[in-house]
Amino acid sequence: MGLTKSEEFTAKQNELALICKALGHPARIAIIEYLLKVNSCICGDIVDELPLAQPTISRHLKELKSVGIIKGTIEGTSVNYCIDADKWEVIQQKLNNMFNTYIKDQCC
Amino acid sequence: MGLTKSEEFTAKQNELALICKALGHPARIAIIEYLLKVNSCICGDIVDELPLAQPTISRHLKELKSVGIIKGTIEGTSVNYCIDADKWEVIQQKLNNMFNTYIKDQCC
DNA sequence: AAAGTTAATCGTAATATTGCAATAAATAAA
DNA sequence: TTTATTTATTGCAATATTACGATTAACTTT
Repeated sequence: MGLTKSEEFTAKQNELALICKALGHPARIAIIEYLLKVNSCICGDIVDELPLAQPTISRHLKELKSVGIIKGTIEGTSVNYCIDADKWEVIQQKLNNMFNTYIKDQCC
Repeated sequence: MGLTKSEEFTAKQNELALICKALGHPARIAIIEYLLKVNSCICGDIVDELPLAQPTISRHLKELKSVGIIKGTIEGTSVNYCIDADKWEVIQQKLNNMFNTYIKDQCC
């Protein structure tokens, strides 16, 4: 099928999964790492930085934007992409929420 | 193509992406949440717990296992699945490593 | 040994994702 | 207005993912 049965899971489960999915590609990790490094950026820079064609990068940026991790503001002919500070914090909290739930040494 | 150009990215980028990808499905988030809740588990329980068929869950378990997040030990006819404590910690560190790199209010 | 239980694998169908060339859109510069 | 420049979108083609029924594999129990 290839079709995820999202409706069978909770909104929270779906949201976390979508965030992780967005992070689930090396190009998108590379984009984020680059944005973290330069802390503000123009798309063209990313195209020069990554070993992928411009349309492909544009797609990856769109995907990151769709879950809110990054945001882009138009600046003349170019677009200023950067991490969304608020969302970034929320995501980290959500992840740590899950990771901190684990109680070690209960079994195996 | 549908084929990720993994070879163009660093091992670390690929590894983090694979981990996130494994977490990038609501069923797999649900499985992990269930394992966190019961802190030790038999596969059959998960099949009862989730709204998916047994082969589908088996596949999701396999995927989580392939990146090391969970491990399964055979116990008679059933398999005891649980979170891999060491890997769990490593993953959390890797993620926090990335998230803590962000310096707020540098731009936009 | 035969029957039951549990989980993995196979086969198949449908949808999603990745990637790029070509093109379009939007602004800036000449 | 024409020409660049920059990013988005479209249109493929190829591979990946998701899901499930049917089957298999590996034990247990009878």
